[in-house]
Amino acid sequence: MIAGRAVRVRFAPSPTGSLHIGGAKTALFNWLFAHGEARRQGLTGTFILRVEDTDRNRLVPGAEEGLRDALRWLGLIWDEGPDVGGPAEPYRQSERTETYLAAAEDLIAGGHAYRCYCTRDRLERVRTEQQARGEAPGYDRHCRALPPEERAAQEAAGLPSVVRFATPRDGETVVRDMIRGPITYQNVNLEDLVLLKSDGYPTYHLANVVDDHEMDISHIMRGDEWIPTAPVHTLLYAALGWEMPAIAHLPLILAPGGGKLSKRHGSTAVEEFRTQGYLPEALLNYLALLGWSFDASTELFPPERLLESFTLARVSPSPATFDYAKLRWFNQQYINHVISVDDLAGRVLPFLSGAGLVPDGPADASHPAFGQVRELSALLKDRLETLADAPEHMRFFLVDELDPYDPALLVPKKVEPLDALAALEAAGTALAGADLADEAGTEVKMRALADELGLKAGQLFMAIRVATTGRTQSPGLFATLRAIGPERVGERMARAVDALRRHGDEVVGADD
RNA sequence: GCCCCUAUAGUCUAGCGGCCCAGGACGUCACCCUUUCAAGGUGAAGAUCGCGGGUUCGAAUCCCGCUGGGGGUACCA
Repeated sequence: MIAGRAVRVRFAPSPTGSLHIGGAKTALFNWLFAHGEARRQGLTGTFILRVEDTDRNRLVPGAEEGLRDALRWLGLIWDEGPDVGGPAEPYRQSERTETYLAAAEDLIAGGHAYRCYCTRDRLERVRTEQQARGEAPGYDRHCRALPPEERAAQEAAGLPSVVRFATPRDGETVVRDMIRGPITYQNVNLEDLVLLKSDGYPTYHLANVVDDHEMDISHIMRGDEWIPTAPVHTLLYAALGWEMPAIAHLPLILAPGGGKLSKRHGSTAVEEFRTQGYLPEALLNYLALLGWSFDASTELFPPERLLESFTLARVSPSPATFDYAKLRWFNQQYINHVISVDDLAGRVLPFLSGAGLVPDGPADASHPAFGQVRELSALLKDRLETLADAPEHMRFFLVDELDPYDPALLVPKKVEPLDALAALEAAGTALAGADLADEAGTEVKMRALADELGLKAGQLFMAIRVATTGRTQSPGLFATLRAIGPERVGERMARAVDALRRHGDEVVGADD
């Protein structure tokens, strides 16, 4: 499948913002190809991070750092890159400008490129005229055939210029995409793309070709949106006399309503998913299955399993719609069934401290509240879809005093407020004398009490649940009571009795 | 407009000529379990395999056209 040589792939984002979920997917597939598929075949598989910062206008300070943080959080660790270095340094394009310049000069010398002195105004004018005439917009190659003396005059005038690729005017170019097979282009339809901008920085077209060659990239795996420029890149390799890496265009992620995924639909940045309590494993798993499948039924692929299973051959060519609901399901699967309770507790801690429910501290077993949070994690893991759900679910265990009760909730359906009051008083007394650590024993006692009071067990349990948690939903009542602890259970039962005594009359007739 | 990619249920997908009047998953609905909420279990609804032509004894699977969706058309990547 893979040619028998070292596999070197790269993820090449530009530092113009945070890591987009689509970029994360591209990075993931590159990483899986190098660290998974290639290495499984006994080849060296190298995953390279290259920063494409050639657009000086769109540069965002700190973006590169953010990109790296996001990749690291996902566990997509690169072997070579701007921070770790490597045999092909530097890995930041802004630090490689001489290389591009040299390549551009080579191309000009070989007749494959030319300097273009057209102003933006002229380009603009040409475009509008073309459109008015119903022609395809594009550069009219005005400077391609400039007479030598005119060219010399432009040079002498010291006007700013760009370098354009002299695209062959006839013939056809075939791009052999590993996922979709050959794609044939008529060269007439191809443009004389700008290679070097007037500020001296290269465009993507030049930089990516030069760098992929210099960095000995074996396989280009990039987003689908690059397909239209692939023939020009192919021609560039030929003009430079270089062998082109194998190439694959990965399917794009679409928004639920169609089109590009944007803020309007929900989160799009990896960082947002992180703060919303998604696990990197779940995000990776979901992303992997957006365009790749292993067989007809396997869904759960933790990172190690992805590395064992991924093959480029099973990547689909068609774009896929992002489904937030399914991502949530994956996240829940990991929280509920995949990661350990200790692991979960560690991951939940930052969210709890963020909500002020536990002190700040290390997100591991050395945190002073770890023991308690671990216990709560075991109790609640089946109920968490995201880590960010934890504060809400764990709040009543961690806080000293509950918010004021809604007295109506303390009165079970079809029970008179006065009877409910009596029941709560009796339950409070019984619980005070019970060993809450003995969940089964407590349950036996409470069931007996319900009988005595002429209530269904569920009715009594709900009243106690509301009294001790302030909510109508909780884990199993007796595990909950145990986790709350005898002291707080006692206080809360007393407060509930008090609340019902003071407001009970307001509840009369309100429950049916 | 032009160039290109793509097309199985609302969504992600399996399928690479007969095993498919199409399998799995999310979502939806019902039931079971049950002290609530979850989790779990069982089941149901949901696809004339976008449409129309071919090829073939036989097509979701191969070919052509159309249509829908998407991308590109910058001195942005």
